[in-house]
Amino acid sequence: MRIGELAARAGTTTRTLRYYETRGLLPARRDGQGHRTYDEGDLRLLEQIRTLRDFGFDLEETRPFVECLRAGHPEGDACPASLAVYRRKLAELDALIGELSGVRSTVAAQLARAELAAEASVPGGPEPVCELGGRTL
Amino acid sequence: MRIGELAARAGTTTRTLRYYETRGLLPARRDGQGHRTYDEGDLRLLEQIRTLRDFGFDLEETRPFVECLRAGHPEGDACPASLAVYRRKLAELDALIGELSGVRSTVAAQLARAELAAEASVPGGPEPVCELGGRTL
DNA sequence: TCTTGCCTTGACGCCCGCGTCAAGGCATAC
DNA sequence: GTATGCCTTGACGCGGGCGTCAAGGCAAGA
Repeated sequence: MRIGELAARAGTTTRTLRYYETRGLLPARRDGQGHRTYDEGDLRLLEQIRTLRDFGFDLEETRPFVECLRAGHPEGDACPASLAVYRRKLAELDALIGELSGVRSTVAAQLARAELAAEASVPGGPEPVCELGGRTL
Repeated sequence: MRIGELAARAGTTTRTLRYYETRGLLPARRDGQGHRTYDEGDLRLLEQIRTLRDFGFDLEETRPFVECLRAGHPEGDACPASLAVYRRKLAELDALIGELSGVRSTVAAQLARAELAAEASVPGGPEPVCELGGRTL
């Protein structure tokens, strides 16, 4: 099949496929007209790439999976290099999620504080919140 | 004070300050030599920007806080527009953390599956894992 | 023959927050 | 005089993964 069909079947664009080729990730054969030619195996490789990209993997991080498939393994993650990428990614995700969670709680605390301060200074009705035994009860 | 001193005191660079000025975020007065001049209030504004940037806020998202301070409020988040940014950011963070957590568990599952498959096909010693009542016991 | 449709390579654009280099001005210190 | 150090504006670079023209080729269908 040619580039347009492969792109359509994988739900991506011809531009993307040409880009992958420049990166050496998905080289293509050429037919008599100089057009790129792909087979079902290439579709499989491309699907592997897209799946990992959807997970947020960098393009370079998909390379071990692609090479693993190209080496004849039925799964792209059947090789040690792929497992290593999985593990690095897990560590990255854990670090990132932890960091974001910290920011989240900090921002939440700031918001709560600012809301309290705003409420206390509103001219309309300060209406101080019940402070567990405060005189507003 | 001039740009170099302000940058140093805020732990950033002169390039950054000039960039903020082009964005209209931190305009500067000029002295006789055409040099930018800042005061302590500008340092306060800059610190507000940097703090929010460290939390992952886009530069534009810091604008309401800066304008709030410039309007005379003692805190940058004493204005409704700032609170709105806080809330949007919280929602963004929740969405992102949720998404990343989903990816994390998916990747973890893939890793576990791939490790099992690898273990089962290792020529050295398959040594199948106990499957809770499996015949390997 | 002409149009349509697919393909080719090349190259610039985008986003965002700056880093970095270039070329020059002004002031203080020696 | 000149070296040093701070400042100025202008402009290109970067990273990642493509989007989006531009200009042209080749083949099949009306």
